[in-house]
Amino acid sequence: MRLDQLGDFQRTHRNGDLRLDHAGQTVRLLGWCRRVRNLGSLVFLDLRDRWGLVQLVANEETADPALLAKLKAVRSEFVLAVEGVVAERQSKNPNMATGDVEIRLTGLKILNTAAPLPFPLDDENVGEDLRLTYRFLDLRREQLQRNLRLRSDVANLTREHFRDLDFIEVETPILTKSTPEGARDYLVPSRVHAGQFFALPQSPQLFKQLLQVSGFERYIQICRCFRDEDLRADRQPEFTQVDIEMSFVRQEDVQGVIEPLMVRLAKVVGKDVTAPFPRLPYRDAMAWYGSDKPDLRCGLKIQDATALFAESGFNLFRAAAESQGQRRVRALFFPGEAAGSLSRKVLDGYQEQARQLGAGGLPYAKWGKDGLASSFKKFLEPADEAALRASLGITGEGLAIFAVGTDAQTSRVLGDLRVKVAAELATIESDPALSRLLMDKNAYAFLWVVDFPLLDWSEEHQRFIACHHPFTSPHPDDLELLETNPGACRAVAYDLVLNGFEVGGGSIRIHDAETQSRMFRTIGIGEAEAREKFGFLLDALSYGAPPHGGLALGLDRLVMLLAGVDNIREVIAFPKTAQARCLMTDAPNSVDERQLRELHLSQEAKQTYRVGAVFFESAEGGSPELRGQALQQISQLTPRQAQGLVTLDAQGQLLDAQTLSGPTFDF
RNA sequence: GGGGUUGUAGCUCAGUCGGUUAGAGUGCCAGCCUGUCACGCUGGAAGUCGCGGGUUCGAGCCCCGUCAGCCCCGCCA
Repeated sequence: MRLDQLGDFQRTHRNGDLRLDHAGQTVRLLGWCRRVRNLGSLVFLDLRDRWGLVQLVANEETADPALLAKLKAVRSEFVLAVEGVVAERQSKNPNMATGDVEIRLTGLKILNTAAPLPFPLDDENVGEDLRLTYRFLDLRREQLQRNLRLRSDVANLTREHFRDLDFIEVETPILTKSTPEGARDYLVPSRVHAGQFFALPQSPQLFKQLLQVSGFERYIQICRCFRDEDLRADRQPEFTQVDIEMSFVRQEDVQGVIEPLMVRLAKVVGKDVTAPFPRLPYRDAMAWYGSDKPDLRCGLKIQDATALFAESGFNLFRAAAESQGQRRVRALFFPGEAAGSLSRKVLDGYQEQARQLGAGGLPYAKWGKDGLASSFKKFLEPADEAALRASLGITGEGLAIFAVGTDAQTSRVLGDLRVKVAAELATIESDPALSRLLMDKNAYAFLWVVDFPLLDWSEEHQRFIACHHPFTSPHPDDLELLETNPGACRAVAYDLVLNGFEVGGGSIRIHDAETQSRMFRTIGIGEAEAREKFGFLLDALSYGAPPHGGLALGLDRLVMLLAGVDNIREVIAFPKTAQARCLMTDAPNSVDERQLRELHLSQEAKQTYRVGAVFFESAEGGSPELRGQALQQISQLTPRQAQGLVTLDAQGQLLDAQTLSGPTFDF
């Protein structure tokens, strides 16, 4: 098809803005054809641009035959420039913002054609792999346009907020230094320095601290961060943080600049949130909600029921009661008729979920229309039942579920089921007040979880590791514990939680070199290693570092919650799959041998393979073809048993071969 | 690294107990159609049943392996 040129054509209006007031005006519009409805001698076409949709029309009586023929040739997603007169419609469409008017075409330019799309743009139910492969088409959809627009608004409001508070935006390096602790780094090989690597930042943590030493006092950056770990629905390998740091502040000061921003952002999506947000010590969060990021849209709390079963005939529970506090019986009660009348099948489903969370089972007691039903009913004498109800504060119908074990085990089971079960019950509970108690779906439940432990014992590493990061200040009251009882030392660290998601986290930092050295020592980083890895930080702290602290918000996650979607990919223009792949560009992919050589990742002329056992390995890593040739070479040289080194050049020619001593293997 | 789940026409899916030529809706193509807006009507084209192997007289269906998407655990200072 012959295409028309845009020339000096300019739009006079946005498609979505046209109203009855414009009737009679000649307008010029641009956009994509959403759909053509060809009725023969009457043709309708919906034209879409970023701002909306308007109907174009032409018919045999009034339109030029050539124009009508051209219009009939238009297919979905063709790119058009049109001229026409705004007119009131004969038959209006109340479902459309521009439904009272239509454009009677006087001119039509086809700026580009479009092949039939691989998937329909108006179907919500298209496979995500297909959407990601054709992300540029996926992004034409209204939902994603809306999400990315919201994201842009959030970023702009955030910049405005911190600018008003006199923060300075500073950019920090993307090519930086790999540091121990934390997530796996994405590495970038250095061409200039053979065998050495940059790391992409997991966060600009140290740089923003150094900017405080430099005297900026208030820093902000909206920056990309990278972590090479396995992904989840709310996690991407590269993600965006709103990163802030302030000097001469306490925890409350940092929280004080974040809260009004959250209030403002919530308002963007029509939610009223009141600050200050609740502060919940980590210990209470775990005790009441079984989570360090509790979803407070659910008002239910976990209760301790250990003492009730000290004399019980139910061995599982009594054993916990006799365990001197090592193990406990914890309970969660869901009030209401809906909970009291849950079917056996549903309860079995919960039991299965509990098992997946590591529990042996899920003991329950349910009070419904027919009285008590319980998995341990034979151990519940009427007096025990009454004591149980009194202890858990139960008055009416409902369901109590129990977990037995260590605090960590029971928290995991009950913390998870608390939200899942409550959400399900809230949809079927007929009492609206009770339904809201179970799960207030419309709420934005912000809170701060504070007083995190500073350190956590790692079985894997057989040492303490920092819960937050190793620059977090110990709680001033717990400083002495650093040497005597590190596990009990609290941190001045705080997480911002929204609806069960961690949307931000921060801390007051260590600002003197001596405390920082003590911290490194406690987590097993020796003097020499600390010098090598963090020498610049220790230096900086020794030149008049002010007390400082800050916080980082997860922008993607925050926008995801504001947009009301349950997947972070829905708020990222070009996200990666759960396997950290880009289906559109096919990244990551292999690169030229030449590039590898330049980066010293592949040796130029020769490759040496250690050959033996079942297979062979190469220190340099080579092509499968070369390895196959290496295997052949060694088997010809040593027909019976051997292991050795074979060196080949790039063409697979034998340069050197030698047998190694030690145990030998059959080829 | 582990567990679960999905993979059949461009798309969304059905496909019974292993048995004839693998179906539907939608999209696409063609014709008709003056008030549509998920336009309608008629007709047509369209398949590596993810890939590889196996069992069987016979496999979309059963078995083994593998790849990819999604969810979860581990992991994510």
